[in-house]
Amino acid sequence: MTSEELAVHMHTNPVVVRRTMAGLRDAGFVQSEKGYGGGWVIARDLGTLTLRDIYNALGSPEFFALGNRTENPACLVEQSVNHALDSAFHEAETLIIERLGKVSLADLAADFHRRFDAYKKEKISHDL
Amino acid sequence: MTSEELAVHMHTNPVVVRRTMAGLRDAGFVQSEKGYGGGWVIARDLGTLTLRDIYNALGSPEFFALGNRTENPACLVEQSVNHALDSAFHEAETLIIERLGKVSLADLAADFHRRFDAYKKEKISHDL
DNA sequence: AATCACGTATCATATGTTGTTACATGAAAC
DNA sequence: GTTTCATGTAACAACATATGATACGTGATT
Repeated sequence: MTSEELAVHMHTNPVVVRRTMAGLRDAGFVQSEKGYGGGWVIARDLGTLTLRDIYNALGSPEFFALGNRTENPACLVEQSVNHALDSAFHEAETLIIERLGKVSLADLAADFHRRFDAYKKEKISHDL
Repeated sequence: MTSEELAVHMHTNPVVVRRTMAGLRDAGFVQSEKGYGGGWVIARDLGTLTLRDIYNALGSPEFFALGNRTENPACLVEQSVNHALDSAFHEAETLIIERLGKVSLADLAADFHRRFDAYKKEKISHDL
């Protein structure tokens, strides 16, 4: 698919698609071709590619909106709060990342197709 | 203390302090007095007041920067991803909130004083 | 050559948070 | 009573981040 096609499906813009896909390309998960007939193709087996891989390829962004703002604050109060909550945030993050590692793109594809079949069925019965 | 004094300690601005403190006041954790000699006083026992109470009083803001953006998306792909990760995010959030409930302000105060004593000690030995 | 599509720098827009100003309300001091 | 002090809150400004858009370069196909 081209960035343009992907952008339409995601209701966004080809450049935004390319920005994100760049991470996946650098990780070798997809390949891109320039020129006529170019675009993006998947380059890895979906059964062994997990959301954790995607997450890492996209730069492992912060999960938490709250939490330790400063790593080594001079403020002693801030130090106390950080110390009290550090392990909790760490455990929560580990939990999520491990879960990401258990979801393969093949899993998602299968679930999507179930939903899509159900959608088609419902649509047909609605049209009758 | 006055909002002005608190603002200096937190390197921010009195109005910002009042905005945040308003949540704690509405929850009855602090009281404020106007006029000469006014300001903020703690109105609850620090031993039974936890970070979870504070978190709720402040409006239970979102913990996660990532995660389900849309609650019931029309997009089937988005539905699949949400379904695969919903429980993980839920468990992670529960873990953190439970941990917040185990940290009382008295705990934080005790930890702070330990740090403060250590700081004073170090400072004195440095000055000798 | 002309067209197509990615790669990427640069700028514009939108959004949310934080900081600031302004003014009203109420309380103590003189 | 009026002056000073401090909160309460609305309204506006400043800032940061994310997203969208434009422009132009590179390489590939027709």
